[in-house]
Amino acid sequence: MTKEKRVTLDDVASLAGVSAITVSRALRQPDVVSEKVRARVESAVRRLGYVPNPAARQLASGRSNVIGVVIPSVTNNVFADVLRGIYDGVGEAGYEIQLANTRYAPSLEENALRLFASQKPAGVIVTGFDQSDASADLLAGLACPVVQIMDHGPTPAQMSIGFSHFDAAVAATRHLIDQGYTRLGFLGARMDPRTQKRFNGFRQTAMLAGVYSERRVVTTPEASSVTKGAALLSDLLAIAPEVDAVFCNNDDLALGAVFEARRRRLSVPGELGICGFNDLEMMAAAEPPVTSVRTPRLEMGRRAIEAVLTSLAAGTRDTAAIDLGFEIVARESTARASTLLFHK
Amino acid sequence: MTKEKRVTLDDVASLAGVSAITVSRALRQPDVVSEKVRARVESAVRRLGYVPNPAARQLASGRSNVIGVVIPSVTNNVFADVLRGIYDGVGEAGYEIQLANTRYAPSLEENALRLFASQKPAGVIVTGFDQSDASADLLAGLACPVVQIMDHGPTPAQMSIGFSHFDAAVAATRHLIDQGYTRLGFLGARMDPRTQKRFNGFRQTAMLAGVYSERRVVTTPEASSVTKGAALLSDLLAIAPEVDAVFCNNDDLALGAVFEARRRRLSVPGELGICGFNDLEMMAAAEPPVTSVRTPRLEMGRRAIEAVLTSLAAGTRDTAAIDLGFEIVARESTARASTLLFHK
DNA sequence: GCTCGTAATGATAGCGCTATCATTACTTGA
DNA sequence: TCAAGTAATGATAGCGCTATCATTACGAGC
Repeated sequence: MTKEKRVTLDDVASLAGVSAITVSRALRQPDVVSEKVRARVESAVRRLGYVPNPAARQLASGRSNVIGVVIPSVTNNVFADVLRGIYDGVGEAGYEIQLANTRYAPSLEENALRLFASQKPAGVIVTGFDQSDASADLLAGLACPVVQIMDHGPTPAQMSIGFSHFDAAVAATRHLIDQGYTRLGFLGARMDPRTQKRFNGFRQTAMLAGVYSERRVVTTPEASSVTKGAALLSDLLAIAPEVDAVFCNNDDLALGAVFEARRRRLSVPGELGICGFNDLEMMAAAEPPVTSVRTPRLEMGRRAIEAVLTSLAAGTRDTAAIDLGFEIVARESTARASTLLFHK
Repeated sequence: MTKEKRVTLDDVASLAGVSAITVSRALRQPDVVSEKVRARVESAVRRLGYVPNPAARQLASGRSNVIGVVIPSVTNNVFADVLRGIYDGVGEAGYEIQLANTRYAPSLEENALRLFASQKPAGVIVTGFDQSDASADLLAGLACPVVQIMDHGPTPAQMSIGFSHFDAAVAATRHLIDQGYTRLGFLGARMDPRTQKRFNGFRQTAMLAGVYSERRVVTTPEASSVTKGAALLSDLLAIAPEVDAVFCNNDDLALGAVFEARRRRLSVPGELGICGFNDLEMMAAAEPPVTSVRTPRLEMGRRAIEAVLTSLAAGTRDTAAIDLGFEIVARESTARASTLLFHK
């Protein structure tokens, strides 16, 4: 239980034979102090094991080293990957990630943004484009870099890094149609804004191809899960037994559908095609392997934090909407067409 | 873009007609100021929309409102549930959760604890008992409440909330033996300290029952995944085709094993029993439903943060090791005995 | 009546940094 | 030769709170 006094800037300063403010500068803006002084300061810092006090720094400068991250869920694999990208990307840059969990509730999102705003954060990363008016105002009022992730659109608050959920659903639906499925169904859970966009892409594409029926759309406002996927497929089959393929909101549901089909001895892809969304690791390993839409989750996280750090280093506030795209990963679960794909 | 000055304690004080320090007290220790003053202060706070500045508070008091949470992975479902418990439990208590991701590396754990220590955290929650000497010293030197989670043992640094991985593995192995399996195998990934304890429980129990063979233990230092579960089962079957049941390190591996068995037309539970660990949501929904060991993940998170908050409120530092136990959830994947269990 | 204890409030002095404005030592051009 | 610029460093004054030590008012006890 070391009871020594905390090492402060002054301690470093007197050891290095300079003033405290010079040490401060040597640490924060190394190019404005002379080579010689910088070396002396650095050696003194090492000798004493000096660690800056973030509270004092924040109080004096009016800025904090906190990068706020607003996500709707911490238990969702999708956000877990994004988070990993963020933590990987921030590395030892001296910033702290502060997580706020909105549980898909706009009011909690507002609370979180208000809290962040009061802390004068170094940066903010927020999920999606569909903020409430109050949240949008809070975002617009932030003086720091702001990155919206997980979605793509024409009017980001500052920067956005994501992909088009609508386009991804269109591509997935086309894939099902190309495989010869003609009575498409949709399984959806939660139905948050991005899920809704996927549904819209599905509906438009299926309608244009004449393979859409509203009877074959089964959704629930509850959270997504594998169990829910099985239940939704059961519901769908009860209502519309003619369905020959389902586009699932996400991979959890798709996996549940695969299990339910197996229980009912429905052959996949022969009698029922199943397509998921996100391409979680397990989809390739499933039996049969499940077609999904690969989304750049890790990269969104990494690029988002990079964008914040770059903007912070440059002192500029860019406006840019970056589309990282997606990829249809066709696997056996939808391989009805002659071009049957085999995956180990 | 409101450019108003930040509302400070002094603003509140002059509106309430008291001194700043009294406002500070009214906010932090309401019972030492008079009823009348407290009411005036509270109304002034509301009128002005005052939000305390955490940096100033921390600098002046030498304490922060940060509760540090050290976990080995953010992409693991197991920790996602624990995190959710923590975030749920901390609620609006005015503390901030700071996450540190060690990626199972002791050196990163030390770094994280050192960083936390320098911030004089309000509390620390750390995963497991198996810290390096340096990390253990850092933990011992902390003046704040410390909770170790995810494991159970006789000598917590302060408090611990978890369960015995050894005992859980013993129970799971007994279950397999009770079902009549006689050539048990083990699939393991990562092999971190808690995984190792599970293996030890498995080995001891299987040895005592005479159903153990080292040939039937297949592990990898790499991270766990469904794909890896399928690969490990393939390896095991190549080396020891006589295996009739596998105890898997965790549910990802178990699910991969189920898929691989299906690919090989091996009947589960008839030809191969499969038991997972953690009882993730998907295990019950799988086909066949998979036996697993239910672990109190959400509750560990919730109880850990509760313990920190309680200790903080009481100003005491208890020592206690709380065992939340576990539960064997027997499902079809190991139902070889006559008492076949059906689960919807 | 006077000391003493107790409850409520206030004055003062930092916490450890950084923003801002000097100051110093040199260089440079007319 | 000297005003004027430039680069490097320093002195000072807070940032917004809280710890600590007064101070005040008032009733209890001898």
